[in-house]
Amino acid sequence: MAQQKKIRTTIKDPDLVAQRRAEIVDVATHMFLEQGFHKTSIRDIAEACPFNLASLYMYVSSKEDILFLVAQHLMEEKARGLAEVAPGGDDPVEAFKDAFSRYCQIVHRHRQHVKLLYRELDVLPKDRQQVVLRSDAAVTDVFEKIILDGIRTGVFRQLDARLAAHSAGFLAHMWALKSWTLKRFVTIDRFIDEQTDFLLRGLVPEGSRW
Amino acid sequence: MAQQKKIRTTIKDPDLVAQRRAEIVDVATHMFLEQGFHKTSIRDIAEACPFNLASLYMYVSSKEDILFLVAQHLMEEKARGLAEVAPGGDDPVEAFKDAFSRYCQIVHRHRQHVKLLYRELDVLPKDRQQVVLRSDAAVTDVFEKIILDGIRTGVFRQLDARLAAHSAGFLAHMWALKSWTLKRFVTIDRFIDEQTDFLLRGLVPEGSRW
Amino acid sequence: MAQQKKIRTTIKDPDLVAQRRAEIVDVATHMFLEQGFHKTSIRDIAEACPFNLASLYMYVSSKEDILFLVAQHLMEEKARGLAEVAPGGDDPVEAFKDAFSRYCQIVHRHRQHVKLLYRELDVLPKDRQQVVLRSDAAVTDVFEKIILDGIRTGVFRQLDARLAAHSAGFLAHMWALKSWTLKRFVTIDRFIDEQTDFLLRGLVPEGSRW
Amino acid sequence: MAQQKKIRTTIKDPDLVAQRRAEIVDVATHMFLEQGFHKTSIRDIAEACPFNLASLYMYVSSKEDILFLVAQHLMEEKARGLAEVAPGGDDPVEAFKDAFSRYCQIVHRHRQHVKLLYRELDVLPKDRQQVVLRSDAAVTDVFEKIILDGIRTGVFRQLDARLAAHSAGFLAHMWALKSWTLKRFVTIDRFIDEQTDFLLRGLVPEGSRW
DNA sequence: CATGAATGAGCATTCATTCAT
DNA sequence: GATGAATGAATGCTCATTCAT
Repeated sequence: MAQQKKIRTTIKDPDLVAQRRAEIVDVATHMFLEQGFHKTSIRDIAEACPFNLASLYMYVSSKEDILFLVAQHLMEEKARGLAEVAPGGDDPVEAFKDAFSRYCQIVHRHRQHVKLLYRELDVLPKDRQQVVLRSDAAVTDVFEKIILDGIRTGVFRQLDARLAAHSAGFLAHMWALKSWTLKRFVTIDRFIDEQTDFLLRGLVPEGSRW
Repeated sequence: MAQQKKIRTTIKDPDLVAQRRAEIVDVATHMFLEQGFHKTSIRDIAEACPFNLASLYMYVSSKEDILFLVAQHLMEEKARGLAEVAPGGDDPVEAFKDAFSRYCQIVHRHRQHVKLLYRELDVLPKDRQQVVLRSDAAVTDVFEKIILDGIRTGVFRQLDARLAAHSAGFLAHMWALKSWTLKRFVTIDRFIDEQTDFLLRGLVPEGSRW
Repeated sequence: MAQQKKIRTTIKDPDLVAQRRAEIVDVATHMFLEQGFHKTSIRDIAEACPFNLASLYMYVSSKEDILFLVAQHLMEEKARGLAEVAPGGDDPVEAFKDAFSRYCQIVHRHRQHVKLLYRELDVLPKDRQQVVLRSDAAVTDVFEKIILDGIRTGVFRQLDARLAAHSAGFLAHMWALKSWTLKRFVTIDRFIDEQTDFLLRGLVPEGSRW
Repeated sequence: MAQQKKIRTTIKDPDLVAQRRAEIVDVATHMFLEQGFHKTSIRDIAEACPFNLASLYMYVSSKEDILFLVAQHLMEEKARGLAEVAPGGDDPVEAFKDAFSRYCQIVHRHRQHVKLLYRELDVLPKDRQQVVLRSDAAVTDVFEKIILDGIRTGVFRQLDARLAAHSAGFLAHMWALKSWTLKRFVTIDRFIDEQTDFLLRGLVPEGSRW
């Protein structure tokens, strides 16, 4: 998308750029996850790539660029995943269930990326942080819209939709940030079921059933 | 507690050690938060302290020690804060309300420390990570006990108490990790009220009121 | 030889490596001799080289490596010098004279290296010390073989060939270790003549002439 | 002796000075031998002493002073040992035998000190090196006198007495510098016997017997 | 006379980045 | 477009030495 443009390159062939950057992202993600951004030297990354350190600098212009590239990759995956969500039929309960579980699945599939970004986001300059955060906000917006819809139709109770949306998104992230301990007693599927149930009970008015 | 002993010192006066370390923790916390652990040099920290770089090394024996000192500080504050929680009267609902809101307050007061530890925990060696994580687990345990109590007395519905306890703890952390955006539309007090309400709705059986 | 391999390099051109290392050895030898290994900082060495401190680290991976490089240089020179010694004709007396004087010449030419290694060998880790010491033992072995040969043929008297060989080697080293005082009253040539004479008198049976 | 004066102290009581310095020398010698002068920190030394680091500086004024103190200790021991040597009767052969074997015994007893000084002498400033070297020269002088005596009386052949004296002294040192390998195949007693024999054969005219 | 605390100067090493070829 | 070599600027840490009490 637009962001891709933001990273400067001296290379003319855009396909080559895309290919090389994909290699870089792949290698970097693994290394950043294993040892963290700072302990990973740009030399380490280059050595694991099929090209040279100086060549690497032809496709990125700084180490920080690489982290942003990784972030972009995650954002694209998320966007793709959420786009597939049916824009939510007319039933807010079903729409919420669907969006939440789908988002949990995405988080699960990319739990390492998610964790990485929580840890290293601050390394990016403010404007790039914004890009990532906005992408995150997009998800919250999806939840918020569904909740507002539910409130309007009386299926959900009167509550702070924005806060509830944030809570939902954050609880999905919990699987990424705490999976090391959670997976000792729940599977991802049970996690999704339990949390969906829990969240919906918080959303509906007392006495109602969904 | 016992951990304090773990950090070596060449200084004999324990009061002086405590005082200097408090200064170090204070300075370091701010710098780590602003620029992250790795971008903060030990020189930077020393320059913001009323003593010399070499002197700093009389109170800590490595940069990593400083991070652990910050972690210890948070753990102690948390422990102190939670100890004050009445061991939960016989009413699980009140006990939960009390524990959760109190924990949120602690998180709020130390939101920067909390955020810092989420970001930089991996810098610590495995055994020190364990110490921090165990301290975190202690909080979850408090929640779990209350929930189990509620389930036993029929005030709460049958659910995975462990997962619910983790969710509660994690939602409290949300205030620390997302406060930059949350505080734009909720105060800490409303946050606590809303989340308490939300969580309790998830805990009680349908149709019940608390 | 094989040892050369032991020192890691990021540089691919082996000729360049050899050339730069030669420069390093040259500079380092002088500085180590003047101020000792420990008082010589790696910065000092780099400043006397036609390249940068960071560049230096592309050819060596530690300060200790430099000392080992110096040691290797001496070992190679010694090996080259001794290889030229005719494997000793059938006359043990001539063979000894030849080997001893040739070795003295080598020691003389590299007296600074020899002295340096006596002083700083302990800096090297045990395994590298072994390499150097074994190289030294090779010389002693040459002397021992000649002496044993002499004893067998009756040209030399019955004596502890091993000890005598050590004495010969050590007396050659004397020129390196004590040259500051010896050269005030003997030249290297007279030193060799006198010591050869002295040693041979100790080797032959009483009454014999060589 | 006079040198003792050379090391400044702020302490008035000379006995205390002597006692403390003896402790320092004792501790330092062991540490210098085990890890070398440079790897031994003055803090290490102080910690092994029954007094404080700052106190240590009341008896010595620099780390180098300590090394000189160790050197002085060895010089005194040597002087004491050699003084006991009968000033050599009228028989040069016996005198030489006696002096050489006695010196070897001293070297043997203090082989570690001897080795230490060979390694670390350069650390001392030139004038202090001179003091140590002169003390060494004193031994050579003893040998030289005996040899000159032998030449004059015709017991020894015409040779460079100074060089021979140096060789004798140096061969004694060999036991200290190479004992790690020598002791694998000779005892100190056999070493002395063999070397005495060897040296005397070099000293006497051909055909003579002693 | 003793000592606890402090510090200035330095040291080996690393790393993101650039440039000549 | 690719790459080998080079480097400026830091960084974490140590240590001999001093001084106030």
